[in-house]
Amino acid sequence: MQDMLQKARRAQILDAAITVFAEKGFHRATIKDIARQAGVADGTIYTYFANKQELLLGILDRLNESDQRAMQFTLPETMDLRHFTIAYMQHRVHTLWPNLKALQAVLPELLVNPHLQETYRREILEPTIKIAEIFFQNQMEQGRIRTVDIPLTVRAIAGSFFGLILLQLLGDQVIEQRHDAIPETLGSLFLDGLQEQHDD
Amino acid sequence: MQDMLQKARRAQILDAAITVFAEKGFHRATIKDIARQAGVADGTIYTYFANKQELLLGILDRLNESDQRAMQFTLPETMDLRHFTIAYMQHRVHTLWPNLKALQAVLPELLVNPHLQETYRREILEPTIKIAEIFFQNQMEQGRIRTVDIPLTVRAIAGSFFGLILLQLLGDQVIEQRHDAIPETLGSLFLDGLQEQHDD
Amino acid sequence: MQDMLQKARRAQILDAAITVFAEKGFHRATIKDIARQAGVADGTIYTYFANKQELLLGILDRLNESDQRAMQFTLPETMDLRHFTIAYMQHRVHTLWPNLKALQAVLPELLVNPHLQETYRREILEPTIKIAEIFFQNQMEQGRIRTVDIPLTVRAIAGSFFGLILLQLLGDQVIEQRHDAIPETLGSLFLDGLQEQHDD
Amino acid sequence: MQDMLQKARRAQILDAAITVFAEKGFHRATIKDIARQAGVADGTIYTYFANKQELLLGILDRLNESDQRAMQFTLPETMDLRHFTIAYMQHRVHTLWPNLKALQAVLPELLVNPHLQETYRREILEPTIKIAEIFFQNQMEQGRIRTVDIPLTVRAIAGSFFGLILLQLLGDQVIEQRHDAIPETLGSLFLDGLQEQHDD
DNA sequence: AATGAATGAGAATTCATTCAT
DNA sequence: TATGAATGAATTCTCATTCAT
Repeated sequence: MQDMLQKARRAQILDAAITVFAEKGFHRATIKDIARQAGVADGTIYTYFANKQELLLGILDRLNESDQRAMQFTLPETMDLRHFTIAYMQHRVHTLWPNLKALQAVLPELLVNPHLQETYRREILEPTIKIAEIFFQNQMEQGRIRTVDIPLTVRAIAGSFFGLILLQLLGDQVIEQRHDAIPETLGSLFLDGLQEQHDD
Repeated sequence: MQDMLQKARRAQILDAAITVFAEKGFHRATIKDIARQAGVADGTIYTYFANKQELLLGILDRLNESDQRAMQFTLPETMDLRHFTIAYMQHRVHTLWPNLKALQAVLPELLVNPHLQETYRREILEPTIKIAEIFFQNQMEQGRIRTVDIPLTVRAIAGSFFGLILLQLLGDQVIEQRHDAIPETLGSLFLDGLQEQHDD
Repeated sequence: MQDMLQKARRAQILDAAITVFAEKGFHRATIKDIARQAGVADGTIYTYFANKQELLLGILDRLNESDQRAMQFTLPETMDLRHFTIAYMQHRVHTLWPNLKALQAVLPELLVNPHLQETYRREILEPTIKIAEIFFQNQMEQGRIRTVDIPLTVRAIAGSFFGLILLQLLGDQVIEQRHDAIPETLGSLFLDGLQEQHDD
Repeated sequence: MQDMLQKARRAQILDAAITVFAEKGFHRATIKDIARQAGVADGTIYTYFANKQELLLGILDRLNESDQRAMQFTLPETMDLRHFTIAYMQHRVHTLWPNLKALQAVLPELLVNPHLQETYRREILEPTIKIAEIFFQNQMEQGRIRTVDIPLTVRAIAGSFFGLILLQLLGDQVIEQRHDAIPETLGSLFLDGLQEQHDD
C-alpha cells in the first residue's frame, strides 16, 4: 500500500522529467524545473532517484518496457507477408508514437552519453534488430522475399522508422500529421519498391 | 594573406569544436576543452566566435555548404532510373559520411535547441526534401515509378539515410563497416522491394 | 518565523555588500568578497539577490527608507525659522551620517549607472528637493526670508550637504571630526550670511 | 617636432579616455572603447600610458593644471568683498564647468581608489581649501566678515560648489540650465544669508 | 518522508596587457 | 612606432546535491 504510493510518486517524477527533458533537453532542464513540474520539492527527487542521470535511465527503462511489449507481438500463422508486415508496422507505430516525448527526452543524450548508449544498445536496439534479422532470414529461406543483404536491409528498414521519428522531432510537419499512413506507405515501399514492374 | 590566416585559424577552432562536441556533446564540452584541442588559449576562441553557441552554428554552416555541393549533383541524361538512383545515393553517402563527426556534433543539440533546429530545417532539411519531392513527381509523371504517397515516401527514403546514420552514431557496427554497400542495397530495396514478384 | 530568518539573512548580506562596496567600490568588490564578509557561500547571495546589481538597488532601497523617515520630520508650530532650520539640519545630519557607508557604496556607481541614477533621482533626490522648494516658497510668501532664486538656492543648500559628504568621502579630516557642528554653522551661514551687517 | 606629435597623440588618447570614462565609467570602459574613440589601435595606448589606471592619473593631471590656473586668480586691491566674491565664483564656474566631463570621468573612481584619492587630496583639494582658509582668516581679521567657524564654513562653501556639480552629474536639469546664475546667487546667499535683516 | 536553503565546484565570458609583425 | 591577435587570469552566475528541520 505504501509501496503503491512510492511507485506513484516515482512515476509522477519520471513523467515530469520526460516532459521537461523533452522540452528543454537534459542539460538545460534543472532539477528545480522537474520538481516544479512534478509538484514536489527539489530534495524529494533525490529520495526516488540517486541523481539527475538516473532519471534518464528511468526513462530508458520505460521505453524498454514498452519495447518489450511491442516485441511480444507474434505472427498469426494464417497471415500472408503483406498483411503481416503492415500489421507489424502498425503495431510499431502504435507503440512508438505515444512514447515520442520520452524518446525526445533521451535521444539527444543517448547520442552523447556512452553509458546510456551502451544500455540502450544492449537492451533495446540489438534485440530488436536481432529478431528482425531472424524473421527476414526465415522469410528468405521460405522464398517469400528476394535475396538481399539482410543486415543492411534490416537496418535500412528500422532506420527508416528511426529517421521518420527524427524528422518529426526536427519539426517536420508532414510526418506528424500523417503518421497513421506510415504503415501502409512503408509496407508498400519496402515490399514492392517504387519501380513499375512491367519494364523490369 | 592575413585574411587566409584568419580563415585557417577559424577552421582550426571549428575542427576542434567538431571533435570535442562529437566526443562529449555540446554541454559537456567546455571552451577549455576546445581551446586545448585547437591548441589555442580560451580567449582566442572568442576572437573568432561570439560565444559557444556560435561554434555550433559554424558547424551547421559547414554541413550546409557540403549539402549545397551535394545538391548540385545533376542527372546525366543518358542514365536510367536505377543507375541514377544508385549514383545519387553513392554521392550522398560520399558527402554525408565524411561529415559524420560534424553531424554527431550538432545532432543532439539540434534535437533540443529550437533556434538551431529552425536554421537546420530552413537551410538544409526542407530544401533537400523539396528537391527530392520534385524529382519523384517528375518520375511519376513520366511513368517511371509507381504511384505513391510522395511526401511520405520521400521522407521514408531520406529518413532511412538519417536512420542509418543514427544507428551508426548509436554504435551499430554493421553500418560503419559496410557503408559502401548502402547505395546498392538501398537502391535495390527502394526500387524493387523485398517481395518476390512472380507471386505478386 | 521563517520569514524573520529570511529577512535577517537578507540584511546580513546587504550589510556585507555595503561594507565591501564602500571599501573597494562596486567593481573591485567580488561576490566572493561579499560572501566572505557575510559569512555565507557565494551561491547563497543569489538566493536573496538576483545579481550583483540588485545588491546595489537593495542598498539604494535602504537609503530611500531612511530618507522617507527623514522627510516625515515636521515643523513644530511654535519654533521660529532659526530654530527650525537648525533642528532640521540636525535631523538631516543624524539620518545621513549613519548611512555614510551606504552612500559611499552607491555614490560612485550612481555617477556612472544611468538606471541606478534614474531610480535615485526619482525616489530620493527630486522628492527631497521638491519639499524643500515648497518650504522655501512658503517662507518667502510669509516674508520670513529674503527674495531669492529658490530653485538654485535650494540646490546650493542641499548641495552643501552633499558637498560636505563628498569632502568627507574624499578623506577630509575636518568634517569627519566636527560633523556635529554642521547644523549650527550651516544654519548661521545660510540664514545670516558672512558679511557684517552694519556696513551693508 | 616629433615631441609635438607625441604630445598631440597623448592628448588625443586622453580626450578619448575622458569621453569614454565619463560615458561608461572607468570599469565599464574598455581599452578597446578608448582606442576606437581615439582612432588608434589598442596597443598604441600602451605606448603613451603604462596602463589603464595611468589614464586616470593623466586626467587628474589635467584637472590639476586647470586648477592651478584658477588659483592664480588674485584679488585686485580696489574691489570690495562682494565684488571679489562674485568675481571669484565666476572664475571658478568658468574653470570648473568646462572640465565637467573630466570630473565626471575621475570622480566615481576617486571615491573608490585610495591612491587616486590621495593624489587628488594632496594636489588639488587641500591647497584649494588652505588658500580659502587663509583668505577668510584675513577677511575676518579685517572685520569684513562675521566671526565664524572658518574650517567648516570654507568646506560648506567649497562643498556647495561640489554639491552643485554632483547634482548636475546626477542629472539635475536646473543646474545645467542655470549655471551662469550660480556666482550671483551663491554670492548673495553666502554674504547676506536668507533671513530678512530688519527683524533680526 | 518531504522540504528548500545553503553549498561550492565548475563554466562561459571579458578584457587588460603583451608581443610578433 | 603602430598594430591587433593572442593570452589567461579573474569574475559572475548556475545548479546538482546535501542536510538540518
